[in-house]
Order: sequence, then C-alpha cells, then structure tokens
Amino acid sequence: MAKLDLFKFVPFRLNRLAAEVSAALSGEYRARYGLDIPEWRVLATLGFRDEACSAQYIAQCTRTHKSTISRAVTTLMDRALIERVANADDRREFRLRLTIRGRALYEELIPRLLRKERDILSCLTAQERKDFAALLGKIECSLDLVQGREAVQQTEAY
Amino acid sequence: MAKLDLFKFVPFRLNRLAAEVSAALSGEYRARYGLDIPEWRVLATLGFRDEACSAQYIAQCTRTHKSTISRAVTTLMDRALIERVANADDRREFRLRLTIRGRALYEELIPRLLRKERDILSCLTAQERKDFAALLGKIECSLDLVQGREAVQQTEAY
DNA sequence: TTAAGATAGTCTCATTTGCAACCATCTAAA
DNA sequence: TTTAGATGGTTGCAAATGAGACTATCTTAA
Repeated sequence: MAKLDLFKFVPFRLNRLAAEVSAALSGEYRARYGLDIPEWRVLATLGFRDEACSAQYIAQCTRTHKSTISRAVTTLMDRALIERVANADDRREFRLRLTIRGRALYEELIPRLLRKERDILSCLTAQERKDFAALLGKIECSLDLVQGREAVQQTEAY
Repeated sequence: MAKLDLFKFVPFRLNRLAAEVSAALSGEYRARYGLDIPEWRVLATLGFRDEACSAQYIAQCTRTHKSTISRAVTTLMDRALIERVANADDRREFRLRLTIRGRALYEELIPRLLRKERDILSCLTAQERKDFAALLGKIECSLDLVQGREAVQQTEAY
C-alpha cells in the first residue's frame, strides 16, 4: 500500500520552509519599510546591479510574473524609491534604477536582512551552510533556475 | 557599500526553488486529478495517517490556514473523496477520512509524486540527498517547524 | 448551576497574484 | 515600404488565500 509521509516529502518541506523563512524576513521589509515581496525583489535587483535595467529583466531574474513586477514598479515610483528613464534605443522599454532615497533605503535594509539570514542559518555550522548552498545550487541547476549575468528566456511554468 | 546578491540569498533561493518544485508537481495533481495544493495536503494527511483526524489537525500539520483547509474539505466532500463523521465526544469537531474513492486516488497519486520527487533530486547522489534532508531538518528544527506524532500548537506566524 | 474563556469550523471581506487581452513599438521578411 | 509577428509594459478580471468575525460547543472555575 503506497504511503507518503508529508514531513519527509521534499517538495512539501521546501514549501513550508520557504513560507516560514519569508514570514520571518517580512518583518524587516514589510513591517518596517512597508514593502511587499515583489517590491523588495525589484529593489534588490536594482540595488545589486550597477546599471539600470528593464522591468522585464527583473521579472526574469526573480522569476516573478511581469504584471506583478509592473505593479511593484508603479508603487515604488509613487514612493520615489526608484525612477525610470526612457530608452532611446527601444521606446517600448524603460530603464529602472534606484533614486537616492531608494538607495538609502536599500543600504539600510540589506544589513538587516543579511543578519536575519544569518540567524536562520545559525543552526548550521559554517561547513554545513556551505554544503547547503552547494546542494541548493545543484538542484537549481537541474531545474534550470540558474541565472547568469544575462537575462534568460522566461520559461513560463506549466 | 552594502550589497546583496539575490542569487546567493538563501531566503530568495528557497522561495524560488519551492515555487518551481511546486509547479513541477502540480502537473501531477492539478492537471491530472483536478486537485489544488490545499486539497492535496488534506488527502496526503488523511492518507498517511490511519485514524481519522480533524480539520484542525490537518491545518496544524501542514501549516495551512484553517479557512483554507475548510474550503478544501468542502470541495473534497463534494467530490466524494473524503467523508466526515460526527465526533460524539466533541460535537464541534468532525473526524475526516478518505472514502474508498479517495483512497484509490491517493494510491494512484502517491507513486507519481514520489517519482517526480526522485526526478527532481536525481541531480544529487544518494549521500547528497541524505545530507540535504538532514540539513533541511536542522533548519526546520530551529524554526520550530518540526511536527511530532501529536498536534503542535499553531504559532500564528507574524 | 452559571459564566468566562477557549476551541472547531464556516463564512465574508480584502488583498494578492496569475492570466490574458491590449497598446505601443520593434524586427524581419516579402 | 509594408506587413506579420515578437516583445515591453499596463490593466481588467478572476481565482486563491489570509484575517478575523461569528456560531456552536466544550471546559473550567466560581
């Protein structure tokens, strides 16, 4: 008779763990800065990369639906955390980048989030953290989730 | 200057990985059997445990909101995949269990899902899979995500 | 007993998010 | 050129889901 223990089933465990970790982090960016996850992803992408980039690029990098990114961009512009400039080469697209204010918020937020991540992973030894990252990497790789420096074709999931 | 590479940030990676793995699995239970995630979680919990259990118990085990479970239970009863019997000891609660039909679906579904899980993890060696499971376990443990045989008090996240 | 508080489950409401249609613009081929 | 198809971005709509009110029932203590 077939049986499946949910608590040993990796897909379920990943879901639950991701939800829990997100909840733990959201205290930092939601409660403190009024950002939701898509907004945070936009900031994170713009803050990390030096050049301005398009909404489409952010959507591909973060594997977030373009309409979700579009809404996040609107909100962030309303809050003057990011700005966009027309792209002369292709007038369909806009180049997005952090404003001074957005950069300041980013600089303030990052150390907090890194500290949270460290807290969450503090139950592992340094070696275990390394191993964990490597294993995640292997799985991401086989699921074709790896993103290089260039944008990758969005493979619309299912 | 503070920086954070999203692709190296574990919370982000977990989110993305969980979403991708869920999408890969949903082909099995959504497309083929018309189940959504909460419904699948109810079936999985009932199928794994031998005794009937309450909706509350399922909510706690799977860390899913009770209203979500309530809706899934309604749908599954409409489809005659589960049934509920009044609990004489406590008339607020119902004991839920699979019907013959529900059990049959469960038996058919489980091997498919296990095969999918195996596919996803096939990029790891047997030892790596073991390590990965152990590391997940440690993190779950420190986040208090571990569920024993008995129900655990729901710590309403944030 | 009775009353206060806890708990199981349902339901309504608001929010979030994916989908798909849509517009503007670009590209490539006739 | 002109036209067909692809692409960047926005928006309306519908489905999913969490929060919390609500009912019914249980428990505990006065």
